[in-house]
Amino acid sequence: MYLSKIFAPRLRETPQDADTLSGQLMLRAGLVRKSASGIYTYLTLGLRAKQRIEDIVREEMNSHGAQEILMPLLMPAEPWQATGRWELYGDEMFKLTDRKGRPFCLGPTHEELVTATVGSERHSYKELPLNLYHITNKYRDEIRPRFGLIRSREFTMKDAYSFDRDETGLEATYQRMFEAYNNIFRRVGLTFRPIQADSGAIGGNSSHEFTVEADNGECSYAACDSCGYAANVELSRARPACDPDPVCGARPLPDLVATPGVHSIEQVTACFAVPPWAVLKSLLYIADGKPWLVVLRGDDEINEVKLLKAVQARECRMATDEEVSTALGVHPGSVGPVGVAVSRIVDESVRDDAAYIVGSGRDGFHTRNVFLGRDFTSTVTADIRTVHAGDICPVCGHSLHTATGIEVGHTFKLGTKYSVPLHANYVDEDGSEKPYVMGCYGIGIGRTLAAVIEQHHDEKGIIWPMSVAPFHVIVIPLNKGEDTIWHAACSLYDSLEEAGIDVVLDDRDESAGIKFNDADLLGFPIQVVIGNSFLKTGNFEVALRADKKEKVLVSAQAACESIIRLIQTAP
RNA sequence: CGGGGUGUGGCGUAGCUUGGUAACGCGCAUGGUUUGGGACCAUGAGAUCGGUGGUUCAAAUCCACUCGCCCCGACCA
Repeated sequence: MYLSKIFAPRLRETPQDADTLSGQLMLRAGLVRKSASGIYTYLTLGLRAKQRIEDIVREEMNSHGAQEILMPLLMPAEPWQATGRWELYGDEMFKLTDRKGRPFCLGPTHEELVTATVGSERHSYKELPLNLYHITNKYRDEIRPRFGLIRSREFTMKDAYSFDRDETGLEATYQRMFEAYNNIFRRVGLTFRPIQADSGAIGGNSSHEFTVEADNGECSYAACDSCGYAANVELSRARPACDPDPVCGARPLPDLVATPGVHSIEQVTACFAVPPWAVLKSLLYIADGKPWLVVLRGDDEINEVKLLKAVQARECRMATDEEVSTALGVHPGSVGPVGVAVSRIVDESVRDDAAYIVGSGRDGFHTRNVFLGRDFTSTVTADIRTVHAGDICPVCGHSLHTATGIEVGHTFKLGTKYSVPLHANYVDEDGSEKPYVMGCYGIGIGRTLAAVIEQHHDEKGIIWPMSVAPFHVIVIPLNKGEDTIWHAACSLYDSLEEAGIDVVLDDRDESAGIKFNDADLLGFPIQVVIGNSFLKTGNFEVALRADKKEKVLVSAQAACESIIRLIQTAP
């Protein structure tokens, strides 16, 4: 294509309301335009890059046992009501009614619809496994869309759903998908990490997130460089690195100490000159309306996802100051676990052989030499802390680091969570009907595109990996007015086109600086410059966007062939 | 939903405090000179200042309401 004809309006200045590098570059390079908060139009170049990713996804899905279908975006409420997610999704779901008043939604995902569709037939076990996917838009009315295409309200997703006879079959299908995902993200040029994840609202009992390390990612995880263990912080079961010394022999009795004005953990550690892990913090939580006293080490923070799981509740919040006073008779800064009437949930890192300092339950006092088991007991003991950097890897014992990433893919084992309520059964060997054992596998296409740009850019602009580049090569004639140069450029452009190469010709009558800067901004992997030196030597300059120093001079005759070779041998 | 911002030619902004009928840069159009890292000259088109209502002789400017967008938080793949 001729550059002057491509609808890719560039922005010279960095758009102010773009909050990520990828978002800024997509706007600046004319890949996308925003039409509303969290809703984007893909322009020519953005669409082409998106389609490259989709093509790679299709190839890998197809070759790993999945088949493509296409489900509607607009779907009736019934299956959603059957699984309870019509209410569960709440305001995040775009809901609407048709002219007869029948409720519909714009699909935020498609578990219900596939399950209902597959379940409406009675398949034999002989036909399993079945793995269906589609690539289509999803709609979620996010509370706060942000980070460009990374968190938007309309987004393109590849979602696959597998139907197996049993857990063994699901495990095999899951492994195939896991392999496909690794191939996909490798081929689009991402460095990524599959991590163990919480399965969130989708449900199920085992899952992995594929994350791309990025500063503005929204997914926090803990990873071990030594053994490769990696898990979402919501889930990670690492242990703290430091522990209080166990008390051997006689245990000192609790000792009430006046601590006027001392409330925070920081103040307590300063007042007693002890490390924070020798102090316990006690927080009153309300989980599904029931109060729980949460007991953690002073240096830990609660992880509400773990808490919900541990007390089997759907929602929780911290109690207000008033609720604390009513339930425990003290102000929040002096709450302690000893002698309280409410249930206690104690983090498993709290030892029963160490002396802790705790709030005394009386304003202005703390108690030291408090032992778990002797002075207070736990109603529930569970892992409810948030993992920090430096914690001990639960697999190999080395130190963990934490990072944030963009979640580009997610795989779940769903089990029968959807097949049972939707009565999606197959006929087994013995003639009985059994629910499908399902899996679900998503890839955010737009997010993946954004992640590619996050990982492949420099101060000048995008540096497309060959596999995702909207065009592979840009031919840049400098001084278009010079006929020899212009004709040579056109002739190279024509032969590349004929060879099936996606090539752009910068046909604009612009100065060299503008052409170079635009070529860098748009990020096509190969740049061919035809300038005054061509008049003298008959050579084109072929350079890689990724590494301008690797500039090679190629004769006009050999250029086409060597460019094709460069494209074919690209990583 | 709470807190904080913001809205002025296509884009980025100034003007608002102290009301007097819209300015600058980029881009765009035409002609000319240019052409190896964001050239120059000349000419020109383009905004009833987010919307509605109010105050006033007079509103981009003051007041009220409203809508959009952005940031922080809660929430979430």
